Amino acid sequence: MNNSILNQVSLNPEQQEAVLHTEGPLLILAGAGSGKTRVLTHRAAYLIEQGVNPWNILAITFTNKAAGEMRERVNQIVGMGSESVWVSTFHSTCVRILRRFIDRLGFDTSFSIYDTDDQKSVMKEVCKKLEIDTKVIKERSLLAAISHAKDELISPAEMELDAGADYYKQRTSAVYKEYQAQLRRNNALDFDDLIMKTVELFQNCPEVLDNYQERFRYIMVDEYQDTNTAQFRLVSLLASKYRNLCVVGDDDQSIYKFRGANIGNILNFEKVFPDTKVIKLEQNYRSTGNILNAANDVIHNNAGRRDKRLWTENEDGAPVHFRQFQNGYEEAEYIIGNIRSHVEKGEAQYRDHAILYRTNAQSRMFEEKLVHANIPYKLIGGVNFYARKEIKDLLAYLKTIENGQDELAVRRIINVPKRGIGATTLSRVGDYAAAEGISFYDALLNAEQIPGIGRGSAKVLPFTVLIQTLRARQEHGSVSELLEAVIEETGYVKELELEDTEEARARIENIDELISKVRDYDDNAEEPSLSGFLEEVALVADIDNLDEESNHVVLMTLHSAKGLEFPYVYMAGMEEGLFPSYMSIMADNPREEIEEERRLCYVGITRAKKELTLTAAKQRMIRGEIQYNKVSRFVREIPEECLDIKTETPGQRSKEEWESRREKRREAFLEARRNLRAKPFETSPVTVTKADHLDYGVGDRVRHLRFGEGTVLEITEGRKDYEVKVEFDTAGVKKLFASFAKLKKC
DNA sequence: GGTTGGAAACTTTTT
DNA sequence: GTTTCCAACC
Repeated sequence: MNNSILNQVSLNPEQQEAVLHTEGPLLILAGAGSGKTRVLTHRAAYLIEQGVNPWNILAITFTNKAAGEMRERVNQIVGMGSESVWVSTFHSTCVRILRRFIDRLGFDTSFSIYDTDDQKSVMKEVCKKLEIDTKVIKERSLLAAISHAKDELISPAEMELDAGADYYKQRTSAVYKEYQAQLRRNNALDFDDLIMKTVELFQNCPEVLDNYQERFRYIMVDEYQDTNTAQFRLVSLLASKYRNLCVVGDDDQSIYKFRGANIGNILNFEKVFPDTKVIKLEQNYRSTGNILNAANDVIHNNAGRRDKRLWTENEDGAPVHFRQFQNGYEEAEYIIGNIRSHVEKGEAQYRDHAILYRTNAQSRMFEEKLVHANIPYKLIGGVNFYARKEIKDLLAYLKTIENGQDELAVRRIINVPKRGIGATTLSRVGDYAAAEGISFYDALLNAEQIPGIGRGSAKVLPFTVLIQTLRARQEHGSVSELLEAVIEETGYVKELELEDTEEARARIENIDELISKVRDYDDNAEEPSLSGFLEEVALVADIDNLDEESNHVVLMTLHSAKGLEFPYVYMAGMEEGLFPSYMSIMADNPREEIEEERRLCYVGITRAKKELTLTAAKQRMIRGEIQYNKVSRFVREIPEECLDIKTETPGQRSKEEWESRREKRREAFLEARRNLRAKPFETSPVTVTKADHLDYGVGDRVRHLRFGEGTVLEITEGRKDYEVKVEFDTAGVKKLFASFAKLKKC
C-alpha cells in the first residue's frame, strides 16, 4: 500500500478508517466542516485502487453543484477511468434510469418533467374537473399533500384506503388520483414522481433492478440526513444485493423536513442495516474556535439528536458579532459598509462574503444597497431563470416537439405568438380529444373534422404545420439549431423587437442567454439531445450556477447555503418571528419546528470560516406593514464569552431626508432588477468574458475537462467569444466556445 | 378574442 | 410592497 492514495494525502484517523471501510454498510456522521467531501472522494479513489471498476461506483448528491464538485475532485485524484464513476443527483439519476425503462410503466420514454408552475396548472384543471372550490381548498395545499404522499411512497389507492370516512382526506385522494391521471395523459412526471416511479419500476421489474444492482455495487450517498422515505427505499433497493452502502450525513444539519426529509433515515440506519460500521467525524477544519463554540451551544438546545460536539485546532479568532439596528435599512447599510471596508483595506475580496437570511423577500434591501454602492453581487434563489415567461414559452415549443402528448406545453404556445385561437376553439378541441380518446395535439391535427370549430380550424393549421416542420428538422441537427429555428419561424424575438420597451429588451436578452445556454449544452454534453437538454433545464437549481471564481458578494437563504463556506458570513434578520419563523412558533408542534429552525441556524453559523456577524432590526417592514420584533432566541443561546454585542443608535434624519432616500432606493432597486433580468447569471460586469487572446493556436494540443486531449483545427473570432474547433482523440470533432470550454494547452 | 385596471393574496425554506 | 388574478371593457 506504499504508493496508495492514502499515503499521498493527510487524513485523520477517523477519515482514514472511513476510506478503508469499503465492504458492507457504513454510516459516517460528519459534522459541519469535518471534511466529508474529502472522505467521499478519497473513498472512491481508494475503491478504484483496490481494483473496483469505476463503472460500479455510484455517488449521489442533492444538487448538481455538489455533484459537479465531487466529479471534479474525483477526476483530480483518480485520473484515468474516473469519468465512468456515476456522480449525480437523486433526480438526474432517476431520470436517466426512467428514460431507458419507463415504458414498462406505461409511459413513453420522451416524458416531460413538470416544474412547480406546471404542477399548479395541472392542479387547476383537476380542481375544475372535480368541482373543487379553490378558495376553500387551495391548490397549493393539495399539491403539498400529494407531494408529501409521494415522498412517503403512498399511492392514490393507498391514500383512499387510509382516508376512511374522513371527507377531506377522501377528497384529497380523489384529487391525487385525477392529478396522476392528468400527468399520465400528458406523458409527464413531476419532481416527486421521478423518485417514486423509479422505485415502482424497481419493484415491478426485478430484471431492471438486478441490472442496476449489478451496475452499482458500491453506493455512496451525501447529505443523507435530507433523504426522504422514497429516496431511502430507492437506495436500499439498489444496495440490497451487494450491501456496500456508505451514507454520509449530519442529523444536526437536517433542514428539509418540510420537503419530506425523514430524519429517521439517519437516526435508525443501524437498525435497518444491523452490521453497520459507524464512524464519527468531529474535528472541524473550517471555522475558528469562537464560531464553533457558538454553533455547538446553539445546537445543544435541541433534544432529538445524536450527541456530539465539534472541536477544532484552529485559533479562537474574533468573537461572533451581534448588531441590532433601528430598521432593516440600517441593517443592510451596516453589512454593506462592513464588506466594503474589508475590501478597501485589502483584507478580503467580495467573494469572501455571504449574506444569509431566512426568507427570499429579505434580499431586496441588500440588493438596493449593493447596487447603490456599486458592489458586484450574485443573488441565489428567487425567480428561476427557466421560470420566466419568455423562456417557458420557448421551452414549451421544444417540449411540444419532443413530447406531443404534453398538452400543457401545447396549450401554452398554441396562441403564442397570437394566432387568433381562443378559449372556444380550445375547449372544442379538448372535447373532441376526450371523445375520440386521442391526445390534444392529435386532435389539432384533425382540426377540420371537429364539429363546431368553424373558422378555428383554418387558424390551427399553420400551428400544426409549424410543429411538424420543426419536428422534421429535429431529426438531424443540434438543439441550438432547433431553438434558433423556433425563434425564427415563430417570430418571437421579432415581435418583442417591435414592442420596443425596456421590458421587451430584457426579455430578448434573456432569450439570448437561453441560446448561449443551449450552445453550451450542445458543445459540452456527452451526447447532446433535445430530451437531454430539457431534462437539464428541468433539474437545475439556482445554486448550481454559483461560481466560486467570479468575484462577487453572495446573497442567499440559509437553506441554499448548506454545503458552502465563506470567510465572512452575515446572518441578517435574527429576530423572533422571522428566524425562528412565525410559522414555526405558531405551529401545532412548535418544539419540533423550532428545532428545525435551530438546525438551520446551526447550518448558517457553521458556514463561517473567519468571522460571523449576526444582525437584527427593531422594526421591520413586512408585507407593507411595520413589525416590531424581539431579538431571536438563537442569539441568546450563544455563550456570552464569545459574543460581542452592540446596539446601534438610530441615525438622526429628518422626514424629508427619509422621503428622498426612499425614492433613491426605489430607483436603485428597479435598476438592479433590470440588470438582473438582463444578466440572470451574473449581475456584475459581463456574462461571457471573451479572452483578449487565447494561449493556444491552430495545430496546438489542448485538454478539455471531459473530452480529454485533442488538436485545434480552427479558431474563429466571434462577436462575444472565440469559437474553437477541436479534434479530440476519443470524442471526435467538436465546436466549442473558448470561455465555456476552458481549454488548456498541453 | 384581447386589453386593462383594480382587488386579492401573499411569504418559509426547494430538488 | 409586489405579484397574480379576474371582471369589465374594447
